[in-house]
Amino acid sequence: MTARDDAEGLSPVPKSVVARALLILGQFSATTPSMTISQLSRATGLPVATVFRLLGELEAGHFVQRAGNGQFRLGNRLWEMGLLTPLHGRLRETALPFLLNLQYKTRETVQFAIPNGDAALYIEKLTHEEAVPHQSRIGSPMPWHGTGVGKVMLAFGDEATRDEVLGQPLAAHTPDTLVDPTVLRRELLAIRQRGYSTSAGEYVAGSTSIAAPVIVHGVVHAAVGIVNYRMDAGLERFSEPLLHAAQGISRRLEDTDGLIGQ
Amino acid sequence: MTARDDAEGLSPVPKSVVARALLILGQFSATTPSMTISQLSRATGLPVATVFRLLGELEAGHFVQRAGNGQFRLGNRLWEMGLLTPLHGRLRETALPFLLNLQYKTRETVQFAIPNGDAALYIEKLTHEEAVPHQSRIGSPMPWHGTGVGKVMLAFGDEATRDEVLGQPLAAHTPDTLVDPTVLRRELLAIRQRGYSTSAGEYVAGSTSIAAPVIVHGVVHAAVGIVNYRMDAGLERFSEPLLHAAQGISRRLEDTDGLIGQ
DNA sequence: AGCTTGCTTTCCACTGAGTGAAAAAGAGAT
DNA sequence: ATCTCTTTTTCACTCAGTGGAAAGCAAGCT
Repeated sequence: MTARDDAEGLSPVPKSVVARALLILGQFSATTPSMTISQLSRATGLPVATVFRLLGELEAGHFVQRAGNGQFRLGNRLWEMGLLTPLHGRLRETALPFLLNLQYKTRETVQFAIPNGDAALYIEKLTHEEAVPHQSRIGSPMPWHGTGVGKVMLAFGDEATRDEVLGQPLAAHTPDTLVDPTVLRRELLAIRQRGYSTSAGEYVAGSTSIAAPVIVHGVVHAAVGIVNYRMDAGLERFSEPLLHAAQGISRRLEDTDGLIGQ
Repeated sequence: MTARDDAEGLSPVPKSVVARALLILGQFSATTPSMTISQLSRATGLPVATVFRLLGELEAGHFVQRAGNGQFRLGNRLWEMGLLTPLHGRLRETALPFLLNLQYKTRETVQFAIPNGDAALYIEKLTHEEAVPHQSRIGSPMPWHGTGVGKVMLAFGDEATRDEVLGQPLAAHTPDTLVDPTVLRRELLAIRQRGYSTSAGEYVAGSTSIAAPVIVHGVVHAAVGIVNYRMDAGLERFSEPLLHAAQGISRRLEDTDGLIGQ
């Protein structure tokens, strides 16, 4: 009776070789960046021999690499390929100079995020201080409500997404998170009128932020935010350079147009 | 030394499914970021039906995505995974604050590169100016000799690499490239004594640079450089903050130690 | 309209690449 | 020394993956 399937009961071990290989790659995460063969075997539900063989092939292609001790980790080839991805390709590359300029003017932590399915995704974070509280990792998804960049993208985004998010129960990450749909809806309206969003301790206690949308041809493609961890109520004094940066990115994206990732 | 054995005539079409899938992914590049099924079929030598099927699986895993018109491009999943890679994980993340600080002080373009096999590889480039001559792309390899960061890593690197590079014929990218091994060797010695390298129009005509090494436990792990395209002979006035940044990164890497990628 | 060209997608009988249990070979622990 | 938990190799079986062929699409040309 080794029917120790996962919580759902459905054990979708893929039979396709490619899907299995991708499944193995998918096991690595920020919290577990390196794993042994048997760990991977257990995590995926695939036999050790199979994992062993597939890892060998992935290693040959530099998609994984051995990490000194018996562990494997994702290979540098993935990093190289990541640069050719729509996320990097245009958005980040176009935005970076503007973000730098903003960071230069404000000397605060500057964030850049995009709407990604059911969450806001941090693409870049610029901090000048060497000692940083690593609250938000690049590449990690954040809830729509609660973060400054999330709220502003929700506010300027399409009605369908807004309704969907507001229809679901809103998780309370701190006592100050806006969980009442009515209150949140009013907040979003205010943001749309003001042109930028603010938040104070709504996701991480003790952090304040302000964010503006990057709108290309009428649709939100990203958001620029400024954060700090001093509950600095005066962050709004940066609204002018913030909006300037966001609009600069918007204009530049419209100029260089072509097809935008997505 | 594995060079690109991707010649058109000799096509060692791999029989392993995984290798084929990785081969397909490998076709995408900075110059051809998106391709159609039949283009990929031709480039890889695989039958269209096979490419079609494999692309379907890769798409399901978000390793590729459709790009509006009938084209495919690399998927955002690759970008996410790239962040978990040793290249990003520690090096870039540790260096970024120092690079920002340097950029802030100098207001010039700041580069960050690592030694990668037979070339220097740009990991990051920070430019504050919105209009940038895109001379050096992040992720693209550059010759050891000729670039400031390359020379400084060569100068402080191990003797074996130095001898190997100096043993091969040195490509002349501009009239000012150092192609004579004796001259280059003397230059490297001078760099080692001075602690940083300078170059003027040795790779791209009209560009000047200055670079310092990031040395951890005696071995070169990266280099920080400042470049501009004004043939600004006075770039050396930034040597002090440059060395400061490079040493700051070194120290921080030694502190957080653990195993360094590679 | 038709004809042509070049692409994507579906179909399906065949078969060898991929499989995974089991055994062998290491690597620590106690 | 013997357990225990790893990684690696082996090998006979078989079903996942194959790819030629054909059907579907979409432009472009006459």
